[in-house]
Amino acid sequence: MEDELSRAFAALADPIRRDIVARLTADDMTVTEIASDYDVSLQAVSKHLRVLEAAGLISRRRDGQQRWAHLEVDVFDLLTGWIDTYRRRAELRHQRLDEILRRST
Amino acid sequence: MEDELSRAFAALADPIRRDIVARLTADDMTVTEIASDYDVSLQAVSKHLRVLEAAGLISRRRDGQQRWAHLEVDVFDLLTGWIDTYRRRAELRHQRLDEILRRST
DNA sequence: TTCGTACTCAACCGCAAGGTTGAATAAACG
DNA sequence: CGTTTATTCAACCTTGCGGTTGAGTACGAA
Repeated sequence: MEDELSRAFAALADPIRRDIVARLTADDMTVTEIASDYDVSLQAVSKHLRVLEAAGLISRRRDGQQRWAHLEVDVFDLLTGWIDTYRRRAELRHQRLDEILRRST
Repeated sequence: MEDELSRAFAALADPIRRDIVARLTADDMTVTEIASDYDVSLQAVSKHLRVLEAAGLISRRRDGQQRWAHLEVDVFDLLTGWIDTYRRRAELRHQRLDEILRRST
């Protein structure tokens, strides 16, 4: 788990972190706001946010006492980019297979 | 890590497993074939394949002594489905924000 | 039936992940 | 200033992951 792709996939493997990401699509939120939604400690949520930040999925801005989390959608492109590359490759292979089968009959 | 989505994200968080998936887009492969590509034991690769299977990313077929791994692309849709849902939601929010800003000037 | 090949099972190890609690820092407020 | 509020840091615990080695299973070939 070194590269950005691994960090992004790993970050989204946790249900709480996925849910945080989902909520951040509606609005930027503070740590306390986010933590109130879950049955874990504030510190645990703080850790989750650090993981999301390290994965590039969120950015953070300090405003007085509060730290606002903001969703960064660019990493989504990284993920779908990887997935689509190999999905396309798999589909191409099937198309070629189908063609061979069609020609051989 | 209980649901399919978590298992799929977690499965792809590992570079070796991502590489296995990538290679399986070209052709079905046996455990030994796959293992020859990496600097880990056959047993380690066997474990990786079990993880990929549990995530629904591959299926396996026994043929004599060999077990062939076959890529199952449907899980890709599950992942891109999740990602696109929230990307779209984030983009909608920004559009609304832009509109409000435009109207208020 | 014996032997080699392909693979899995089982036990173990080191380490990181996700959780906790308690203390520290930092800003707002009286 | 002292106190409350927001957040992080630090130490710790337990669990799971990715790796290993060694033994077991299952099939093919001789």
